[in-house]
Amino acid sequence: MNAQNTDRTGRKDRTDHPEPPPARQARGPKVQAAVLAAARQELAEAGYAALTVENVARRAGVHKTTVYRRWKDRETLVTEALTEHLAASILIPDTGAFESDLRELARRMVRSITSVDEQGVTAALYSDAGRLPEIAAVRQGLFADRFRRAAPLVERAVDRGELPEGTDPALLLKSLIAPVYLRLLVLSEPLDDAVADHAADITLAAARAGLFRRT
Amino acid sequence: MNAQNTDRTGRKDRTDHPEPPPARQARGPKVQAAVLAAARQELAEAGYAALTVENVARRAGVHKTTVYRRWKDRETLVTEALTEHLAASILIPDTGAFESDLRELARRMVRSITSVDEQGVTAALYSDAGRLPEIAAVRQGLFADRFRRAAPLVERAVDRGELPEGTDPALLLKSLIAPVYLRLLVLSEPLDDAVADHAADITLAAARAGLFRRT
DNA sequence: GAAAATTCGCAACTCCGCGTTGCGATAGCC
DNA sequence: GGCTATCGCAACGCGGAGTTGCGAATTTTC
Repeated sequence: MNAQNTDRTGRKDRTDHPEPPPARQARGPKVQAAVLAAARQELAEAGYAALTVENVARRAGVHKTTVYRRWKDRETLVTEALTEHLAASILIPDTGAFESDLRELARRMVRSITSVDEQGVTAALYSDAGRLPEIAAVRQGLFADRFRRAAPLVERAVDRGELPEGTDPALLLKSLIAPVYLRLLVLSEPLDDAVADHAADITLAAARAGLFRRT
Repeated sequence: MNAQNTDRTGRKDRTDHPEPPPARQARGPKVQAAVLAAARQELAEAGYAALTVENVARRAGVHKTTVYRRWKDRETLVTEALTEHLAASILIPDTGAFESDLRELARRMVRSITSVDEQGVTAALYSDAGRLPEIAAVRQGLFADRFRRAAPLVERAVDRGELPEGTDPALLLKSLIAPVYLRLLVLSEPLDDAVADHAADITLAAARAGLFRRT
C-alpha cells in the first residue's frame, strides 16, 4: 500500500505547501490503487456507515473530485474496493490425511481473515455494506467458490475411508468455519491457531459420526 | 421487553388501542414506544447506515423535533431502541436429558432470532451499529448473560454423567450457536428447526468426545 | 524537447440529513 | 373550562454527497 511517492523527477518542487504526506505526482493507475487501499483502511477503522469520500480522498492524498471522476458514487467505490481485494484464494492443503488437512485448512483460513490486508474487507463484508446487492452477490459467490475449491479435500477423505460415504463437503466446511466467524463477528474474541484447531476437532468428531451425510 | 404496565391492580386495563398508523393523540410514553418501534423497523428494513431520524419520525407518526426532544442524537435513539427490546431472555429447558435439552435450547434460540420482533435488533447488533461502544457493550453483556443462564443445563448433564467431567458450558454453548449465526450473518441462509437440530447433534457429538473440557 | 491530450487540484455550487431554536397549537389532567 | 406539559411547524447552521468549470500539472506523442 501507500502507492505514493517514488519522486523520480529531479526537479525541485515549487509546492511551498507544508504537506507532510506529499502524494502529489501519483498519476494514472497509481491513483486508483491508492484510493481503493485508502477506502479499505477507512472501512477497517471507521466502518462503512462512517466512511466519507472526503476522508478516503484525503487519506489517498487525492482530491475529492478525482474520486468522483473514477467512481460513480460512494457505493461503487466501496464495492470495487472490496471486490478488488477478494481475488486471493486460500490454498487447499493436501497432506494425505484428513485430520491434518482439516487442521491446516482451518489455520490458513484464520490467518487469511486476521491478516491486516484483509481486515477492512472482512469487516465490511458483514456490515451494512453487505446490504448492497453487489456486495451480497460477492459474498455469496465467495463462499460458493471456497466450498467448491475445498470440496476435494473432503472427497479424498471419503475415498480413503476416513469419512462415511455420502458426507457432504459443504455441510462439513460450514461446520469448520462456523466457530471462527462466531468469534469474529458475534463475540469479538481474538482468533488464533487454537480456535482453528478446536473448530477442526469438533468438525472431525461430527464428520466421523456421520453427521454431515446428505439428507 | 415491553417494560410497561404489568398491571397488578384488579382494574381492567384500558389499553385496548389497536392503533397501527394513526398515532396522533398518543402522548407521553406512547410516543416513546412508537418511536422506538419505528426505529427497530427502520433498522430491519434499511439498516443502521441508511437509518434517518426523519424516516423514523415519519414512520412513528411523529415530528422530527419530538424525537430530538427525547433522545440526544441518532446513536442514542438506536442504542435505546436496541437495548429496550433486549431484555427478553430465552427460557432454559430442563427436560431431564441433555440431548433433548440441547435440541430444545437450539430451537428456542432459532425461534427467538427469527421472530419478527427481534429481526431489526438482530440485524443491527452485528452491523455498523455494533461499532458504537454502547451497542458493543450490550452485545457482550447479552451473551455473557445467556451463557451464564444456560450453564446449569450443561452442569446438570455433567452431574448425571452424560458429559465428561470438566466440560466448559461456555465452550459448548458457543459450539451450539455458531452454525446458527453463520447462516444468519455470513451465508444468509434461512433458519429453521433442522438447522437447530443439526447444531445440537454436532455439539452433542463433540461434547461426548470431551472436546469442550477446560484446558 | 516541445506541443497535445489526459489527468488532477481547486473553488463554488446544489441537495439532503443531522441537530437546534422559537413559537404557536393541542392534548391530557384537574 | 382552564393549566401545563407536550407536540407540530418553520427556519436555521452545519457537514458530507455529488456536480461543474477552469486552470495547472503530468503523460504521451511526434
